[in-house]
Amino acid sequence: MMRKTAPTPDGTETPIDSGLRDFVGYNLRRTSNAVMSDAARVLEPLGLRVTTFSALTVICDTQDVTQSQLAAALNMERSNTVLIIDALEQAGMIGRHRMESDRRSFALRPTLAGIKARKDAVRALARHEDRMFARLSAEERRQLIALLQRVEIPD
Amino acid sequence: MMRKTAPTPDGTETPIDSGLRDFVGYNLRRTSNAVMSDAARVLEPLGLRVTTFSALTVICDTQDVTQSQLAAALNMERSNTVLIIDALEQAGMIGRHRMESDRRSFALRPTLAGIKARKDAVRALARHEDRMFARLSAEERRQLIALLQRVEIPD
DNA sequence: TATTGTTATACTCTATAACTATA
DNA sequence: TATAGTTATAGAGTATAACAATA
Repeated sequence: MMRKTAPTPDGTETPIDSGLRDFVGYNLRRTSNAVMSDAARVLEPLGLRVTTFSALTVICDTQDVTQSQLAAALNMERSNTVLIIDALEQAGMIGRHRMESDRRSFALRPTLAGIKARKDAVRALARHEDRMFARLSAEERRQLIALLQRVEIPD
Repeated sequence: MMRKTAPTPDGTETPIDSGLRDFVGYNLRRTSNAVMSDAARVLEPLGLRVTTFSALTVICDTQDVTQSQLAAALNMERSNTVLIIDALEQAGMIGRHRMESDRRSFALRPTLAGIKARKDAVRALARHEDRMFARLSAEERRQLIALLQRVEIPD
């Protein structure tokens, strides 16, 4: 027996987590976890995780981006980009290239394999999102994105 | 210099993560991470984390809920509830009580301290959400919750 | 002095497999 | 056999502090 609802005085059933359902954050976390775990499953056969896919996308779209810029764009610590970049480099998807102008920085550039992996991943994720958000219309998905983007994200 | 936009041929600036912005999942994760990290900060002085707060809430609202029921309701593995329940018990917020009807299960019950901690946490989180979602109207917050709840969550 | 990339480390969340005691 | 709780463990994400090379 796996009770997910609890009886109430008037006989209706209330979800067992009703005390949490009114928090935006609870719904956000619950949905995000489910979507991320499915995304990870879909990316795995392509040799990517959610974090490496995000980094690869930025590297493909931004000529010679540096690790610090990447960290800032993806809202992560610089130190945590290192292993992600390592993984992409070891998978042969990107290369680190010392910048002449500032020899502290690496210019990150995708390889042909990286560009192809990115394209495949985008296709796989499009199908994944069509599945996960099947109950939302295209307009509702745009609306959801717009609402999410209006939430304050501190530096 | 922390470039977050890249120049385009027509001179406008594009966000460096524009290749990701159209994925619902990317926005979901980004926003969820920001909100969760602020929630954790707010709960910390109360001796709670996001996971222990969620569990405490369910335990306060559902008489004699068991750990398996809790796991099912919160979409987590049974094994991962153990440390969460341990933390709440060691903080004196809940108690484990052997059920007479089925001596394999524990009935989880809040203590007075637990009920108070829950109340304090709800107040702190309400302020936290007012801050995080300040740019959304009450109607928009409800809309966001409704959209999130319509996303498929597999078992 | 400040910044870029790096290493080391630690904490949290999540997932799996195997065990125990009860049913 | 099956279920409830537990233990051990591992992977992933995230955060902080300190360091070398370069500016």
